[in-house]
Amino acid sequence: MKHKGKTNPPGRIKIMKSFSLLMSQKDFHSITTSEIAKNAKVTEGLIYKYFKDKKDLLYQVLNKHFVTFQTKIESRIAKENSCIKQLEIIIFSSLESYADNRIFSRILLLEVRNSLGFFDSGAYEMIQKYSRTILEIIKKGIMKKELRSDIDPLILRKVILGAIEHACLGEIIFSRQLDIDKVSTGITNIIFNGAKA
Amino acid sequence: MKHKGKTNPPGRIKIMKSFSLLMSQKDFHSITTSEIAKNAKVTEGLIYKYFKDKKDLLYQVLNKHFVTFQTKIESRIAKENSCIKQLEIIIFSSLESYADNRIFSRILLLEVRNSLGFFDSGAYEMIQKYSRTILEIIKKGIMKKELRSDIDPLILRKVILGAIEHACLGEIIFSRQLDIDKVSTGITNIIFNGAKA
DNA sequence: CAAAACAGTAAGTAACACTTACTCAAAAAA
DNA sequence: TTTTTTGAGTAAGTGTTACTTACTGTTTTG
Repeated sequence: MKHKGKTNPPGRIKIMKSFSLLMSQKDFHSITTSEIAKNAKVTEGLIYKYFKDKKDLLYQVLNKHFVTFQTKIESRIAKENSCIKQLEIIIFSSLESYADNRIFSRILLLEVRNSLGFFDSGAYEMIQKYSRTILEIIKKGIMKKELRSDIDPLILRKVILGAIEHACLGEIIFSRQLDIDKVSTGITNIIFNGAKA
Repeated sequence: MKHKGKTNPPGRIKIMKSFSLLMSQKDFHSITTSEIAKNAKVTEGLIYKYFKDKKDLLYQVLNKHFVTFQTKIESRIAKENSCIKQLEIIIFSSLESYADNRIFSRILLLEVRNSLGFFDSGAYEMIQKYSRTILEIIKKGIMKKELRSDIDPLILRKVILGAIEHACLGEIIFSRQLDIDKVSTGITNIIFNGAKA
């Protein structure tokens, strides 16, 4: 008998919590199903009642984190109407979110991208939404002549997203601290004003 | 009896070739040791004579690719003496290399970063070297007043590396084609001239 | 020419992700 | 009220996996 997802029983919640905790201590692959079950005080078989497999459990935990992030960002953007300011907010908020929530960041930047299954998950849909938001702001910025008309919106998005992700990568991998303000203004300075003298 | 790395016997070569081939077909985790051995026509145990574990095999294959990449880039840079041009060459060459060698790119961008062991490997030393080269060019560029003096060299490097990596990521994951010239000039245009109108 | 070192094999083993077949209790239907 | 269905949870597996151990022959070398 499989679970249809209509209820949210205690066992399911315990499994997700147990897994979240373990993810803060070690990487995905070194977490075992028996460990998850033992920690959650349920049997191993129950995991497979609520989750298709171990990866599905990962995606669902990630999705939960992502929903809160997305709503936070959207409410912040709404308060500004300059496109450049909105992009600055996105850069700052993303860096802040990565720095504040390292487990979630590690999952997103290092653990899920290598399996194609992720790109069919609900968590990936959230990323696409976030990514689309950025693209729309860029396009509006070009229309409003805040941004140069000869830049390719898709490439600008790549530069922004790449800069954000790479800025956090080292700090996440080696558990270093990140100076959000400095990095955030540094990135926006380069991207909007250019590095050339 | 363990292997000291002083010779390069046929079995070792066959294992690396078999693994490389499999990496072009599926992701690291779904490749099994028995599959590698069967494909290489050796026994499974032999893998562990030449490689510490499955991941060590991955790192060594990656390292081999990386050495050729690094020497290629360095010879190209030597021909230019404007710092901005040198950075443009690095951006272009990196994109080209990622596009031309997708197996290697997938390993680097998606498969190795999530295990700390990688950062002790020889392959990682090569990345550091490449990364240091970029930083030195930036610093020289600031000194020669080609680049603005108020930009942080470390952050500019992050933006450059992030842009390069993110530009390839989607195309590698979904096996799409990459227009190197367009993306390369697009990135340099934004980073050096700025996106602001 | 003996001894060490090397290339390679055969046969394991513990641990792992995942499955099957089952109980028990509560809610729905009769 | 009794019967049936459904959901939460368990117990005991299974095949496969990465990795190990103990062993052959074959070169190389002191």
